[in-house]
Parts: sequence; C-alpha cells; structure tokens
Amino acid sequence: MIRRLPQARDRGIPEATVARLPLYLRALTGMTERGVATVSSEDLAEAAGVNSAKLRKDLSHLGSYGTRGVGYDVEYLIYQISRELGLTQDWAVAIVGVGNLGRALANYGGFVSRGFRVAALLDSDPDVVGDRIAGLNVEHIDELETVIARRGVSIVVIATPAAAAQQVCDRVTAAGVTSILNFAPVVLSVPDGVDVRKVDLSIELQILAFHEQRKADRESGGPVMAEEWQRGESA
Amino acid sequence: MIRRLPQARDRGIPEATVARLPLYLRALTGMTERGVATVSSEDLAEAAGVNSAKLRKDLSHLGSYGTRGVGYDVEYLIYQISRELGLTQDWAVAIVGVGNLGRALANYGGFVSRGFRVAALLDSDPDVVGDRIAGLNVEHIDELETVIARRGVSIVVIATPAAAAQQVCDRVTAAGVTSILNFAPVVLSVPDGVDVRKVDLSIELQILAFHEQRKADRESGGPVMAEEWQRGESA
DNA sequence: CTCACTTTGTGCATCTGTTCACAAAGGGAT
DNA sequence: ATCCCTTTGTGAACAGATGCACAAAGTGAG
Ligand SMILES: NC(=O)c1ccc[n+]([C@@H]2O[C@H](COP(=O)([O-])OP(=O)(O)OC[C@H]3O[C@@H](n4cnc5c(N)ncnc54)[C@H](O)[C@@H]3O)[C@@H](O)[C@H]2O)c1
Ligand SMILES: NC(=O)c1ccc[n+]([C@@H]2O[C@H](COP(=O)([O-])OP(=O)(O)OC[C@H]3O[C@@H](n4cnc5c(N)ncnc54)[C@H](O)[C@@H]3O)[C@@H](O)[C@H]2O)c1
Repeated sequence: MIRRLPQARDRGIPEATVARLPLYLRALTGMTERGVATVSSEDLAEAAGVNSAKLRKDLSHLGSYGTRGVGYDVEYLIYQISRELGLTQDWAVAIVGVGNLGRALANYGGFVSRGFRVAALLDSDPDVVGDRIAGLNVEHIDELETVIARRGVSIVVIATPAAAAQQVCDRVTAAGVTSILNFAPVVLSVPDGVDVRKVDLSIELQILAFHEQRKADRESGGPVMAEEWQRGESA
Repeated sequence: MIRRLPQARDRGIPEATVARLPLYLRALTGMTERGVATVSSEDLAEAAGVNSAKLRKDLSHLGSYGTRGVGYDVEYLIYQISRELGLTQDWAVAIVGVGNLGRALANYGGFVSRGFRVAALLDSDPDVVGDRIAGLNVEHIDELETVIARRGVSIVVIATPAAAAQQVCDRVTAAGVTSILNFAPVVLSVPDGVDVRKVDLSIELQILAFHEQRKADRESGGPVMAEEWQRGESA
C-alpha cells in the first residue's frame, strides 16, 4: 500500500486530466482576450464542455489556485496550466512526409501559437525536396539525424504513407526522439520510454458510423435483441 | 433542471471497445491480404497493439466468433466487425471548409476504402467555389441544406476556421445530420442525439509536450519527489 | 473412444476515471 | 466582529476499463 502525502505537489497527474488541460487553456485564452479577469469553475467548465466537478478536480491536481467564493484568476491559471504542460518552453517539431497532409500541417498557424515551432520538413521524394513551404526548405530524409541533433527537435510528426512510417519511426527514435505524433494508419512499435500519439481520421469516421447506424436501427425499430432493450431515452 | 439520462444505447458494446474495433479491422485486412486464413487472439492482439485478453473481451461483445483451440477465421471476423461498425453500407460524407486541411482530406484515399464516400465539398469563399478537387466541384455553402438532403449526407467533416465552426455546425444539425467530425479548435455545442468527435492536433502536441517535459525533469534529477518515480511508461 | 494440447470466453480483482454533495474558506456588508 | 452568500476543494460512492488466470471447448493423434 502506497501512502501519499497530501501536502507535497502530486506529480502524478491522471492521464485523463492531462488530456483536458489544453481544453481549459484554450477556453481561458479566449476569456482573457475578451477581458475576463476571473472565472468560476461553473463557467469555465461550460466553456470547455465538461462537468464543473471534474474541472475542479482536474485543477486541484495542479494545486490550489482558486479562491473560494470568487473563482480562478484567468491569467494566473493560464500560467499554471502552461507551465504544467511545458508550454513555457519552446518545442522544435519536425514534420516527416510533406505530401497533402504534411503541407497542410506545415502551413497551419495554430501550431506556433502555443510554443510549438516547425523546425524542419523532411521528405524522401527528390521532387519535393527543395520546395519552400511556410518559410522552410524541405530537406532530404537522409538529413534526418543531423537535423534532429542540430535543431534540437524533440517532437516528430510522421505524415508519410503507412508503408514508410515504421521505418521513419525507427530512425527517429534511434536519433533520440521520444515523442511522436503519427498520422499514418499503422501501429508503430517503439522502445520503452517513447510516447506515440496517433491521429486517425478513418477510425474517427468508423466510430461515428457505428453510432449513426445505432440511431438508424433504433428509429426503424430495427434488430432489437429481445430483452436487451432497457431504458428508453426520451425525457 | 435538465435531466440527462445516462444512455446505454449501444447494444451493450462499451465505448472503449468500439474505439478499438477499427484497429482490429485494419490488422485483419492486412492479414487477409497476406493470405492468412485464421488468427489467434495472441497474434491479432499483437498486430493491433493491444493486450490479448482485452482483444478477446472486445470480440466477445460481438458474439462468439472464435473456435477454441484454433482462433478466429479472418474473413468472417472482418465481416462481423464491419457489420457491427456499419461499414457494410455506404456513408456519404461532406467536407465543409476546403482550405489547406480540407483539400488534404478530400484527396485522401484512405477515406473511400472503408465505405466512406466524399459526396460534397463546400466553402464560402467565392475564389474556392468552383474549384475541382479529387473529382468534385467545390460548392457554395449556401447549398449546404440542399446538398445534404439530395445526396443523403449523414456525416459532416468541419474544416473551417474556428470562428465559423459553430455556425456551420448549427446549420448542419438543423439539416438533420447527427454525426460530425470537427477539426476546428472549438467546443461545438449540439442538440441531444448528435455525436461530435474532434481531432485536435494542438491538443495532441500539448499532451506530448507534457510527457516530454516530465522525462526531461526526471533525467536532470529535477523536482522528483523521493520515492515517486518508479513507474516505467511506454506507448 | 481417451488423452494431450491449444486457445477461447469470462469471473474476478484491480485500477482509473466520473459525479455527487457538502464542509470549509473566503469576500463583503453592516 | 458577526452574518450571509458564493464557490472551492475533496471524500466517498459509483461507473467503467483492464488484465490475470483458468475452466470450458475445441482439435487431432492414436
Ligand atoms: N491526407 C489526409 O487527409 C490524411 C488523413 C488521414 C491520414 N492520412 C495519412 O497521412 C499520411 C500522409 O498522407 P498524405 O495524403 O499526405 O500522403 P501523400 O502521399 O500525399 O504524402 C506522403 C509524403 O511522404 C513522402 N514519403 C514517402 N516515404 C517517405 C520516407 N521514407 N521518408 C520521408 N518521406 C517519405 C512522400 O514523398 C510524400 O511526399 C498517410 O499515411 C495517410 O494515410 C492522411
Ligand atoms: N491545417 C492544419 O494542419 C490544421 C491542423 C489542425 C487543425 N486545423 C483546423 O482546421 C481548420 C481548417 O484549417 P485550414 O488550415 O484548412 O484553414 P484554411 O484557412 O486554409 O481553410 C479554411 C477554409 O474554410 C473556408 N470557410 C471559412 N468560413 C466558412 C464558412 N462559414 N463556411 C464554409 N467554409 C468556410 C475558407 O474559405 C477556407 O477555404 C481550422 O479550424 C484549423 O484550426 C488545421
């Protein structure tokens, strides 16, 4: 049994909480732009699309930054969340695979706005290498290791075809990168200590299709399985 | 007082399972292409990057489609998962906002391969309307309701700037669409019964940055709290 | 048939995350 | 100071997801 001392700042922030902090940050940024100085958990929760108790519990993992009876100071909370997420420092990102998607990502402004800087674009196609995109030259994939080392790249975005992704991933992790964002529809295998997050459009659509089918089945009094049908939905 | 019923509308299939089915499907498709006829939970689990007990439990929600001592028939399992996800029918998808990202999505082949068909591209910019992309004319956003109705669009992808997303969302839901995939960095509010899934690059990067910072802190003997640091973590 | 072997399907313990509901804390008025 | 009002921070109950471990169910050999 592990006993935790409640006073020390608990660095064990739940993964689910980490995933929501950027959401709160976005909502807070919008508020500060509208000149809002303080905000209650109720209002912030609504802006972020979550339950207010959840929001308070999430924030309590960072420390006690609210004032009872008043709420949270917007600026201060932005600072605390940013610090916790590591956004007070600058992160150099490399994009590997400069095709349709890679180009869109390279041109995307929302990147830079939060401490992420596109430091390199890499591709294997000679026709693409040398192109100037968003102020950067596309470099040859052979330069991968050099570029990572020289520019202090610590996050790599993989936007190559699926067939090339694992190979790129291997080189990138061998070069010491431990954070990868993968857009290719493959399961990457990586050494321990490397974090991979994936974005898969096709999976999202399939999940939507599943629920959509469910809704359709229901309306048409579709294939309901005997006693499976509990609990109607309408209020 | 708005009462929200916790809906167990999914014929008993846990949401976490639904999110993994497309992964299994992808692995199975690869196997069938390589001529594999049957597969054990152990092998399929490895290909999908999950634990084998979890895989078996997931599949058990669909029914008993395995043979003890043998494994699963690849073709049959593909069919069963496809049917469960609703991929045996054709889904018409509309993409609203044909900028950098919208174009990349429209040109993406991985879409079509699984029963999703891009049926319309819509934009508000007169310079973009009329462009021919991936065999489709970009239509004016004014046509939104007509296009949705005429072509039986049931899933809409929003790839407009953040400022326009809620407005587009309102029109789309008013037109009867109940499944939305949102790329804009805003929390969409929708009527009950509408599913929204979001893809947010910036959030993914922030989560990676959090963990990256954590690793860096650790190596430099940073603010580690005595006995706190024993958990090995990987992807 | 029985026996040896493989692999599924699932009960159960455990872990993680969510939500409720309220005591405690702070602000402001008098 | 004392009282009232608001809102935080959190204990505790609940809900959901994971993974171990094994009985049950199947195959195939003899
Ligand atoms: N385009 C989309 O909307 C979309 C959506 C979801 C997923 N994806 C996935 O993202 C990836 C990229 O998609 P895309 O549409 O941009 O493809 P694309 O073919 O347009 O671009 C891929 C690029 O990667 C380069 N490349 C190939 N092998 C490489 C290697 N070994 N090293 C470096 N670069 C290499 C190619 O030269 C090309 O420029 C694919 O895996 C695709 O499945 C794309
Ligand atoms: N490009 C990326 O890599 C990327 C990554 C993550 C998120 N996003 C988000 O995706 C969205 C699109 O990004 P983008 O880079 O393609 O932007 P973009 O500016 O290139 O394209 C946006 C398009 O939407 C159109 N549009 C604007 N208002 C509209 C309306 N009311 N109805 C229909 N169309 C409208 C514009 O005419 C334009 O063609 C943005 O919200 C962005 O934050 C983009």
